[in-house]
Amino acid sequence: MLANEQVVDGRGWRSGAVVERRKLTQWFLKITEFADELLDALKTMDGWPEKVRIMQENWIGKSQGLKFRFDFTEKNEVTGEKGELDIFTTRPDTLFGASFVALSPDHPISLALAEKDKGVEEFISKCRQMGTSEAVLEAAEKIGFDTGLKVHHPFAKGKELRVFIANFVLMDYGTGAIFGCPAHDQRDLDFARKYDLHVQPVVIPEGENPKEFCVDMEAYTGPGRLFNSDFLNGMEVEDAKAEVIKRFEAAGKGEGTTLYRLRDWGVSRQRYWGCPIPIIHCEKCGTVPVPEKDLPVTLPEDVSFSDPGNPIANHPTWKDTTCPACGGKAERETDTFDTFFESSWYQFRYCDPKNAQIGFARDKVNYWAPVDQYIGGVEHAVMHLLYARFFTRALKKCGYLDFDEPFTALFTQGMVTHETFKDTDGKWLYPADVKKEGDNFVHAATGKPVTVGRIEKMSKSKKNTVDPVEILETYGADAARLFILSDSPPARDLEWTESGIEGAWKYVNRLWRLATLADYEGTETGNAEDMRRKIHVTIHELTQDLDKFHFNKAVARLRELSNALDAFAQQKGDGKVLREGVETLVRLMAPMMPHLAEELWQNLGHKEMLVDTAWPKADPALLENDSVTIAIQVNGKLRATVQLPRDVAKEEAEAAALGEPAVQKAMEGKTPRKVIVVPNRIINVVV
RNA sequence: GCCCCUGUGGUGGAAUUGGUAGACGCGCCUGACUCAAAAUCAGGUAUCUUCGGAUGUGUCGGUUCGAGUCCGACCGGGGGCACCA
Repeated sequence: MLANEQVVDGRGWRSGAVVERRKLTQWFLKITEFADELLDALKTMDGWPEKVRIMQENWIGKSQGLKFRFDFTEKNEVTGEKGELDIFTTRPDTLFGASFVALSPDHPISLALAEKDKGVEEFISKCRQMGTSEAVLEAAEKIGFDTGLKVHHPFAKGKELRVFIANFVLMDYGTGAIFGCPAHDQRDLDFARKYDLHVQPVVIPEGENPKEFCVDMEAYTGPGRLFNSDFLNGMEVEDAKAEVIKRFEAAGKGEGTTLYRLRDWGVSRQRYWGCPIPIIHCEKCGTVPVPEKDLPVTLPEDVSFSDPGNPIANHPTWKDTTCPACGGKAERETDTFDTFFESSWYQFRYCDPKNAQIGFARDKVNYWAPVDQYIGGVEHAVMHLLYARFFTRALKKCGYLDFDEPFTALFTQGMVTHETFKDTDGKWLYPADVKKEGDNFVHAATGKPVTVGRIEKMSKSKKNTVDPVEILETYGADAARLFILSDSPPARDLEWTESGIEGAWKYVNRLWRLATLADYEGTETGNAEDMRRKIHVTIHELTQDLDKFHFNKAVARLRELSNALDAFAQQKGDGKVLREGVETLVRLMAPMMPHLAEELWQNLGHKEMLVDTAWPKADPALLENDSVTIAIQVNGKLRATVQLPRDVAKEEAEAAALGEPAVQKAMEGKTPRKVIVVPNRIINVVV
C-alpha cells in the first residue's frame, strides 16, 4: 500500500517495485452529505484565516449545472438499450455552440468499444500512460479518438454531433462525458482547433457586433447575451442556463444538478498503527457492528512486520471471532482507521480525559468546547481541519454534543525551516554534525566534505532539525523563549538561525540588573510625568500586540520600556515612578520570560506569585499626551516638525506651520494655495 | 493554466491601515573602562551629496494635497488546486 505521492513513474518511491492498482473493499465516511453545510458555514467563520477558508471552499468544489441525456443516432450493444448518453455541464446555455461530444477513456462505452476495436484499446492505454505521472506539460496536450458514433442535438433539429474519446475527460467527475463548446471553453477550443471542428460563438460580450465577433485561440468565458441560439437569443447567460434546465426537466430528459469535488472520506488503512475498525463479518448476517460493550477492539500485540501485507490480516488467530448477532463463526475486520479519524475529535477528549466509559461526557464538552483558539500549521488547512469540522457536525447529529464547529478561531503559524546537509554517501546529516570551514561545510567528526541542500521545513526524515537542549543549558529557558518570540511574526515562515540568541541572553541580564540595582529612593521629579505616560502606553499597546499574536512587537515594546526606565533611573528620577515602571515591566514580561519575572517579582518584595495576580491595566488618562509632534510638509515633502498642544485649533496649527523657517524657505516666497491640516498628525502646505 | 499570499537597509523585521519610512533587535564602526581580552557602558549606522539638499519600500504607469499602504500592467519568491466540463 502506497499513498499517491509515494508513487513515482509508476513505481514505489523507495523500493522501485512496479505499482499496480487493485480494487479493495474499503470503509468510507459520508462527508459528502455535509458538503453544503461545511461550505456555507465557512462564510461565517470570522475567526479563521481567509486563506484556509478559500482552500476549503476550493476543496469542496461545489458546481451547479445540468445533467441531461443525449440520444445516440443508433442503438446497438455499445450504446445500450436506450441509446442514451449522460452528460454533466455547468454551461447549459452554450448548448447551441456544441460541436462534439467527448467520453472519458474509462467511460463504459469507451471500454465496450475497446473490446471490439484494437485502435480504441491502443488509444485508451496511451491515455492511461500519460495520466499517471509524466511531465505536467505533456498532460496539457489534448488528444482524441473519433468513435464513429453520433448523437442528436437535443434542440437543433437534424444536427448531429460526433462522439470522441478524449484524454482530458475524467471518469470520476460528473458523468465521465461532456459536450464540447469550443467558443466558450478553452479545453474544448484547443481540442477543436486540433481536430478542425466547428467553432460557433453563442455568447457575446456587451457592446460587440454579432456579425464580427469571433473566437480564435482564446475561448470567451465571460458574461454576455446569447445569440445564434434559437429560443435563447437575447437572454443573459444566467437566464439562459435556467431556461435550458427548465426545458430539459419539462421533457424528462435532464435535471438541474449540483456536483462537488469533495469525495467521501476513505478511512480504511491496511496498516497496524491505527484503531481497528469495529466491524465483524459474518457469512449469514453480513457486516455486523461490534456491540458497544465489547469496545474498544484492541490491536494484537504479537504481530510480525516482516511479511508483506497487512500485519493484522496476517495474524493467525486475531480475526477469528463469533457473530454478535447469530453466535456463529465470523471474522473481524482487519482494516484500521486513518489516523485523521482520531485527530478529528481529540480536542473533545481533553474536556473529559479520564472518562473510562465513553469518549467524553456531553455536558463537559458543551461547557469547554468549542475551542476558543486553535493553533496549527497551514499543512492541515484542508484534510485535518475539514475532517474535524465534519466530525463535529456528525457528532452533533448523533446527539453527542450541541454545537457545529470545533474551532472558533484558527491561527496558522509558519513553518520553521533550516538548511539541509548531505554527506558524500548522500545520507542526511544533522546541522549539529556539520561545521563550517571557510566557505565550505565539512563533517565535524570525519572532516569529509558536505553538500548543502535547499532550505526546507524542519523534519526528522531530512535531519535538518536543531535540538534546543544546548540553547536551554547555555542560556536558560527564558532567554530561549525571548529569542524565539522576538524576531519573526509567528504567522510567517522562519529560517532558524542562532545569531541573536546572545542578544536575548544579554537582555535577560540587563533586565536583572535594572530591576535589582535600581535606586528606588530617587527624588528628581523631572520627566516623571512622561515616564508614567510611557509605562501606561506600553501596557496598552503590548496587550494589544499579544492579543493579535504580534509577539515580536510585544518584545520590542518591552525593550522600549526598559530603555526608558534605564534612562530614568540614571537621571535619579522619582523612585515611586521608577518602582511603578519596573513592576509593570516585570508583569508585562511574564508571558515571555516567566521564570525571570517571578524571581524579580519576589525580589521586589511581593509575597504572592506573579502568576496569580491580574494583568496590568492602563490608565486611560495617561494614554494621550498633552502635546503632539506634527509633521509639516510643503508640496508633500517633509520640511519641519512642530510641537503643538493636542487638538489645537486648525488656524493655530496652520499659523505655527507657516511660521517655521524651514517651511518659509521651502515655499520660496510663494503664497500657499491650500493648507491641509490633519488634526494631531500632519500639515501639508500646497504652493 | 487557475486561485491565494508575498517583495521595505548588510540582516530579522516595524510603520497608528492613505499622513514624519526604517520602531525594536542582530551585525558592523568609533569611543570609555582594562596590562589585555571578555563583559558592561556611551555614540554612530538607508543611499548619494558641492553639506544647501537630493534620492529611496521589486519594475513601469495611474489616482491623491500626500502612496510602503489604493488601482492597472509587468518581474521575482512561496503556497494551494490542477484538464472538475
